[in-house]
Amino acid sequence: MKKISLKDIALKVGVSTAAVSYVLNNKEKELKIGKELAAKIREVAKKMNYQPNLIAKSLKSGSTNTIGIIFEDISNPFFANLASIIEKEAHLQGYTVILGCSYEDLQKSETLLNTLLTRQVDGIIITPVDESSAQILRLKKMGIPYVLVDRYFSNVPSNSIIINNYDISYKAVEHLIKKGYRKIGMIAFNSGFEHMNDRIRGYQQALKDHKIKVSKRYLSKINFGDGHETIESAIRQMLTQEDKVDSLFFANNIIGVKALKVISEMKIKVPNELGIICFDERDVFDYYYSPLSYIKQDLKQIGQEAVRLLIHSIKEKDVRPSKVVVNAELVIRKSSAKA
Amino acid sequence: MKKISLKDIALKVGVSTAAVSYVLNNKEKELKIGKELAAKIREVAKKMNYQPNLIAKSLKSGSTNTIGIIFEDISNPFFANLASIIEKEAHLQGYTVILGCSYEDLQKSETLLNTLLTRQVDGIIITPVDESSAQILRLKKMGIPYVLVDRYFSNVPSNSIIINNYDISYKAVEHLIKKGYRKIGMIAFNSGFEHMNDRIRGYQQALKDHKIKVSKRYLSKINFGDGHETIESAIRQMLTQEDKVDSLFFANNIIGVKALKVISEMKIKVPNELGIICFDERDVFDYYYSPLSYIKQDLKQIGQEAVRLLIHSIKEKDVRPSKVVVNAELVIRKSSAKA
DNA sequence: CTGAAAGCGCTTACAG
DNA sequence: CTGAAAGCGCTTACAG
Repeated sequence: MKKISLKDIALKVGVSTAAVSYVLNNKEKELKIGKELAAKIREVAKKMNYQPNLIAKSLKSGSTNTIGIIFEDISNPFFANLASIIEKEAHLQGYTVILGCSYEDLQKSETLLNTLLTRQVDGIIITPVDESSAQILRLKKMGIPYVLVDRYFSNVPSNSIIINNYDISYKAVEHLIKKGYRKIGMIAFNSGFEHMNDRIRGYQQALKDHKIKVSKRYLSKINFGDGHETIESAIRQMLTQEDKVDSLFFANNIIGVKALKVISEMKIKVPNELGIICFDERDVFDYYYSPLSYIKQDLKQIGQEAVRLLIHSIKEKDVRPSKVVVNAELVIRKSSAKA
Repeated sequence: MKKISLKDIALKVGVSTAAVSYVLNNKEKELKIGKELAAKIREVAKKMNYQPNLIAKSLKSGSTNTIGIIFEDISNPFFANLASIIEKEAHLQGYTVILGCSYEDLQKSETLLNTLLTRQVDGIIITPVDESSAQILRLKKMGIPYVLVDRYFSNVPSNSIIINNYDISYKAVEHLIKKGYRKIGMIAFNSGFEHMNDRIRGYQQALKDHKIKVSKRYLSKINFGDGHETIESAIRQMLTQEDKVDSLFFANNIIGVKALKVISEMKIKVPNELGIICFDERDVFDYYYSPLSYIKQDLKQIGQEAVRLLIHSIKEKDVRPSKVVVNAELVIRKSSAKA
């Protein structure tokens, strides 16, 4: 019942805990111990079913081989998939993962960060909350290795994995234009997030470059905290207003899924009455009668790069921020194929 | 840069680390320290931006306030949602969550378990891998608090949260029968999982009780490790065999989603050519042209009960296994509504 | 009433 | 070559 420690083994064998530690852990130092003694120690350790206490090891070594993940919400498939990839990669590299969700709440994010820090994680992978650049700056000042994913703050140069938000949005909207859509609306989140604004800029520039007037009424910004009804009525508004849109570009999967519901309820025909392109993937997009064109992020690459970059900073104590751009891809299907 | 410890504060103020510890942590013992001295200590701690080292605290106290989660795969929405709920509840109760995925691999599960144990987690919430009862038995023998979720082993009585698998499956199949379906097939995973077999038994008993012959050809068992193609061809087989089924009951969401794809490709009309009921929820089910009838598990209740039960065992050192049954609910929609 | 001292389970520089 | 001793950052029973 009681856990076995080095001391227990040492007592049993009649050597110092140091000797046991040498044999069990340190290949170099093991040579110091006689061959048969080492064998004896190993045998007793096995028989007593010794399991090292990593907490003690961590206290001594100063590193925990643990990384923290702070995501917005693990129940969002985007983050769930990313977490799965990160967990897998981290384990391969010998790291354990602590999970926390910020739910887009500044206070919760702060609390989580403090929890991770007091738990001495070696590094953090985080999708920072809106307006949380001060928290990230603090990490930076403390010299804690961290990697931003999905979002970034250009005024706090950081290790970060981001996608080509501007370019791919431009490309998506240009695709709609080429397909003959002219009244192209966009639904996005209302935030200070730069990645979100990059997406909006891409949308607007594509319109401009094709001599299409950029109308404020065609850009709807939803608040993160808004309930389903509010979001749905905002979407409904876009679809019913005077001179209504003939196509929509959704800035992420959450918006897309909600919008799809409204569109179905309104019995709007996709793609002829309404063209659609959505940022990110969702199973739903495949099963919709008019499979959605979408912007595919390579989550595997994002997750793996995040882990690699983080572990690099941890091991090399490299604090120079490194920025990795992963190219997203436009996947064209039926929802943007106007007849 | 260097982390501030109690010692640093003690040196600065000119007291013992004990005094600092008393003031900062222990309400009772703080009374031992003079009021103005306590204030001074608090002030210095604040100024130096002291953050306690939970690793040291854990080593001393023997508890880490950490719980481990081992799920099959966090990218499965069922587990992602459950993880989100558990994470939220655990944080509310002051616990941090370590996440690991077993990917239904016995060896990986063993490794994860060892990792969690060496990291001294206070308890574990686990959806055990098929044939892993020995691993669970080991936890039990070690006296580690744990709670099984989704799955269980009746030969290893354990804290567990399970649903009424047999009853709800019976009810689902009975519903199909009442709707006029007679050739009711089931697609399940091939495993030793008792919860899976409970679902199968419920299916079979419902047929028997309604004088419908239980045919082996109507029960297809898929292997977990099978690739997409294999699974899809197994499903296709069910739908094309001689005297083919007029309805299908899917034993979980993974099977359901894959099957739905095949059914769409084959252009089989739901619900008239084929009735469907699926275990578990999936966004996709709502967006299908014929929204799926499904068996809804109350994940919030399951997750919260799991955390509560676990923390109860941890705090009360209560090793008597406690079994919580959460009732799942049959949600009837269009996919089982034969004209 | 007060705080020095011991100890949680490890590792390793260093004294012998 | 060998292993005792110090120390990681805490907490608290206990000696004064």
